[in-house]
Amino acid sequence: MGLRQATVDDEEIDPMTVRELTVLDQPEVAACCAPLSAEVLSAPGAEVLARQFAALADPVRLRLLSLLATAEDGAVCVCDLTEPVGRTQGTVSHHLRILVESGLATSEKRGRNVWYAVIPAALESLRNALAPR
Amino acid sequence: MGLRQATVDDEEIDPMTVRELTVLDQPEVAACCAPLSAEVLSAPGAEVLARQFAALADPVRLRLLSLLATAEDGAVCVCDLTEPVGRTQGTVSHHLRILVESGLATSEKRGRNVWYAVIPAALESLRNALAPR
DNA sequence: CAAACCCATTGACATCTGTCGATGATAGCG
DNA sequence: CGCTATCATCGACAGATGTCAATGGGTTTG
Repeated sequence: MGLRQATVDDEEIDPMTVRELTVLDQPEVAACCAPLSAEVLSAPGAEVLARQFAALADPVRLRLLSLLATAEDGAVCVCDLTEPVGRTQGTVSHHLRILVESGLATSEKRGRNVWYAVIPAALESLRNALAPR
Repeated sequence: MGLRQATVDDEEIDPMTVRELTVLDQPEVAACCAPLSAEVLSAPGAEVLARQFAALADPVRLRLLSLLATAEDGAVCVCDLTEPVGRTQGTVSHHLRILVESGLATSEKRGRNVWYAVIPAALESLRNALAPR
């Protein structure tokens, strides 16, 4: 089916409301592996899972993720994230990049801002990996 | 209830089947924080959570955890873990140590072996942190 | 168009981390 | 009581990681 084709079905679209979806987003995210307790995790599966958990293995990224997840409209621009976590803009950008590359968040450029949002399904996938037998 | 008393419910107990539980195990594990999506994670909370996820951020540790979780009797000795993960005994011991220190597993010395087991409640706690809003 | 704003990227650096080989500490065995 | 088995710890080392200051690329505004 493919990622949503963006809201491009009505009149002329304001170029700043169109997101140039970073085409390579949630690639191999969706439910990577069976629960750890269900069957012995394969070596390749372990690599994928480890990458995802590694994205959660940093306090700043966890707070960023929490800020995104609790946002009213579900998305937050970088400018509103740099202060709450007390890090340089460059550092915040670095962490957000990791969240996106690990498939836990999406980035969407609107005007001169970039809005980030969590991918609920990705978190659910990780929850599944930790599910009891 | 307490961990299964091992198969020692008959005749006199062999002193080497008695576990000298490493008393200081799952300390500040049980449910550290509210779900990421519920409220903004505090800085201290983020530190604690990050440590736990860091323990899951390595392929070898994930496989070790999986081996423990899928074990018949719920526990495995180091000698049976070193081969499946293809690492040195010292390295495996190192990883197991991290799992225990992060509160995800327990170690129990029986005779000249040490048996490791997962703490299901710890995994459940992490699942809770990832729970949707 | 120039200035201001927002964000990503780069270079540098200190710290952390995974791994191995070697050694040390106990417990069981002959 | 020595020998062996099992596991933890140590030292060393290469590679990954988090952080910042500085720079660069676009976008909006005056």
